Amino acid sequence: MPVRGSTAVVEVTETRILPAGHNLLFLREEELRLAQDLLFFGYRDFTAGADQILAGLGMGRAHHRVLHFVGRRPGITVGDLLGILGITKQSLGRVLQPLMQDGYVIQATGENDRRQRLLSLTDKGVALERQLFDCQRETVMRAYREAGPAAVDGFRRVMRGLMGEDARSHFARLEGPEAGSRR
Amino acid sequence: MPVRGSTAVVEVTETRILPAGHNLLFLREEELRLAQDLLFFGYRDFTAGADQILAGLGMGRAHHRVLHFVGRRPGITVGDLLGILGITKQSLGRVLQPLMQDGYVIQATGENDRRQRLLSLTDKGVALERQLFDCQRETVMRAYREAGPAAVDGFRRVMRGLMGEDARSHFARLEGPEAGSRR
DNA sequence: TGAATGCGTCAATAATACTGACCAAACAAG
DNA sequence: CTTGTTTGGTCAGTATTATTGACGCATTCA
Repeated sequence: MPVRGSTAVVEVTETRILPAGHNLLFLREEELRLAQDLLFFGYRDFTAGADQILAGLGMGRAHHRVLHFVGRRPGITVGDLLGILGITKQSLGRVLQPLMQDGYVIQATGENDRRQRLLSLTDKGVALERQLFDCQRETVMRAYREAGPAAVDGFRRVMRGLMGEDARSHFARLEGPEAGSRR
Repeated sequence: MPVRGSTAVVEVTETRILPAGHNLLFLREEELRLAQDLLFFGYRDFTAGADQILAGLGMGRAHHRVLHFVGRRPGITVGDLLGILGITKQSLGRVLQPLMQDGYVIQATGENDRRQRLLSLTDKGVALERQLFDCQRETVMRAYREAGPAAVDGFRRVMRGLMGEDARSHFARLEGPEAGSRR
């Protein structure tokens, strides 16, 4: 299975039966183990810097995620945020309430539907999110620079492919222009 | 603000001052936010399937990581495993001990240094690790297939670039041929 | 022999998540 | 207007993963 490297001996018959491009169906064991290692180490170090800053403020990764996604879609409803994060109302409450009490996030009653609570970052929240953002930018910037533009494109394709249906639709709404972030 | 696509007007001066390839130094904000989203959603869904199986066995992601890295380097010492996982002895003990009691992992006293405990998977451990492995293979296989071989290479480069020094050396030792994984 | 190393364990704590239940405000439809 | 649903908040209890600090034991090494 000629995916990489040189030792492409096994399962040649399978490769012949299937149309070109489907040889990746028989993803070799070592290649997946490589992917597992990459994702474990890479993700951990991607978040490491921000985690340290957060720890100093008595917060954790969950707080960062809220700051990130609220900053990404100002005026997002609590329900939409729950959908993106994929956690329960109670779990969100545990991080959202301190964030509001400490003045990082504010609520506004929805205009169309006054049941809704539209979440936004305060100036203080924007500042903290930016600090965390800058920290991660260093890491990602270095990786992008070392890997090159073509690799960046490939990285994006693969990461997107790892997502399930739900995540893809959330993702599309975040990246898409219709998101309402810039009206 | 030229974030993506065609309108690349701003910051041309910067790009000219620096050698080619360094324009990525000025990683635009939207590009990093995209990377943050990709890593969050992608990593979560990558682990989702295995997490479900583990939950049925009363285990968590930490148990999977032990099974993975012990399977990757049979005979690994407790200290080396701690270094790879980047956790404390106590945290490891909390997951390693159940894994041994339930017969997934066994210890052997080191031959050179009898203080060391060399960890290996039992047949039962190998079977469970494989089940989790197969589950993740589905996810990664699909992503690789959708993205194509070139993208896979780029993905690997970027993920490796996200790692810090420590992770890179652990990673190199895992992927390297000297690892002793096949003896 | 004494110091350092490798490993295990006790105790206390924190962060993130879960389930189940219940309540209030607001909307929507009869 | 009453009923039913949706949106959001909250209380109580629990589980997993992680932390720090301390102590003990066996082994190795100088």
